[in-house]
Amino acid sequence: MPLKIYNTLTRKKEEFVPLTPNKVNMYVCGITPYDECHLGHARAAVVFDVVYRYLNYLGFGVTYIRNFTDVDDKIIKKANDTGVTCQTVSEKYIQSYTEQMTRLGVQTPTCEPKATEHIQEMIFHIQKLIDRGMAYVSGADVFYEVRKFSSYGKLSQKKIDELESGARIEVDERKKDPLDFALWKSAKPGEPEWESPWGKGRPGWHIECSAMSSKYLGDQFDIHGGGRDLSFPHHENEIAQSEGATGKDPFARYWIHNGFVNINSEKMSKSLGNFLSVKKILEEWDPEVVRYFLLSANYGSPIDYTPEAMSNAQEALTRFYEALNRLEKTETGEDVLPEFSLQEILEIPLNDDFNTTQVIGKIFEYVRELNRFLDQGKYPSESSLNEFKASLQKVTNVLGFFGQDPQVFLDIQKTKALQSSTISEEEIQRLIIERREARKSKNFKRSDEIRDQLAAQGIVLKDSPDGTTSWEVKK
RNA sequence: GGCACGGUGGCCAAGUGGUAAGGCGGAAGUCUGCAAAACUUCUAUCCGCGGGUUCGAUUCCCGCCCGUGCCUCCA
Repeated sequence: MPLKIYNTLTRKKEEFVPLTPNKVNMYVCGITPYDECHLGHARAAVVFDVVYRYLNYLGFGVTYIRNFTDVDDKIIKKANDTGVTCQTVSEKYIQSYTEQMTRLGVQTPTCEPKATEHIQEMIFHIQKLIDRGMAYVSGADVFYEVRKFSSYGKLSQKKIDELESGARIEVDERKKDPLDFALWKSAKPGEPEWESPWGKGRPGWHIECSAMSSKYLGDQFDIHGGGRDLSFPHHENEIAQSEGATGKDPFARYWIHNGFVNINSEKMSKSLGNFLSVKKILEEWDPEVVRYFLLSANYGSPIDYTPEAMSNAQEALTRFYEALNRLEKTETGEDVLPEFSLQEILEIPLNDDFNTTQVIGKIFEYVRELNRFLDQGKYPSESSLNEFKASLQKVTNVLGFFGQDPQVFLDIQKTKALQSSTISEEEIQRLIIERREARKSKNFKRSDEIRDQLAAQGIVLKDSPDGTTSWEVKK
């Protein structure tokens, strides 16, 4: 049963066949580091992290490149506004991005090249485009001549003439056509600059991805990913640059685009000012909850960020860990656990265009079976328990969640919830002991009083058959 | 205006040419001194609206309405 991927280029789900058997080359557009990354950036990173992990699970040798575009208008602006160098700005946010992604369980790609470290490759690429007549020099600037690339618009399904009539493109005297875009920008005061055959200047946006992808993955490779908002113009221009320079088509065989994270049904973005940084969100929510949330809908659809959705994710994870905790605590015996089929739970759903939502659904179906098993007073055999754990571990390795020690997860949630409560853990313990005595002497009036009192403060008690009482925080 | 994507129960969200996963929530029951948790049952005669194709469509086609995105920096 083959892996199928929805290819933006063809707008169809296609069977995935790599260029070289057993090997996958994948390039994903990373960030422009000029500010704290927000949930939208995290979604892209997490989505492609799962793609990467799953391809590895399937046994492919994956070379995964995710770049940093560390030369850009916004970085320059930030640097000038704050009186530091561009490098200071980009390094600061690259570091922060790396930290947040690590917390979210995002694995480090094979290589994370920086644009500024590939200026020579870009210059070489631009020269190639000029030599092939796809680009022209205008003063000390170099532009890509869009009309020379006949299939321009094939990814975003736009037609050049329709784009022209869009009339939102500013007129630039130096361009032959308003749609032409800059490959090389001449030096201006207060901007970083490099030597080039066309004079001092800096690369335009887009060319870094063409140059770096070909350097690390070759002129043609398997998967190219990024957020949906990059499909035009960024990816369209990348295609034009790469195919225009090599004459090889297609540049990337499968294009995968992840959907946005919305807030109030609107795209979360810097320009709209409605973004929430990952840093901020992680102050409030467990990284696993965030990751679960990001993967709980299919990667291509938009997801709406709301506190309710986050708490929903947390509740779901709690349900999962409660069941797992019961299993951990139970004694072993002779009964065989319900079958946990990796094929059914993981592979069939993920082979269908990385359907993580369905994997989660299957996991919860299993949770019910597991609880049923334990409710029936059965004791799992050592071997079936080990088998289950090994399989679950594989799911965890691909999804990047469901892998914590259940007791640890539950305790962390409790501690966190307690922070915003008025009652202390000691006080709860004291009341539990008092209630135990009351219950022993069948003073149910007092015991119920204590429970109600705690309940009023959001603490819910759970009496177990052996006489002990545990508690949890309910919002 | 052009192009793209989407409209599934109270909310979130999968999915399929043959009759609707899962999570949250709600109702009843089992368990419990009573609860909580768990389990069981129930909670969309129906998948935006109107046509069409078909033995049969939520799933395919056409039209319409609504939402979002891209067309300018953007994951």
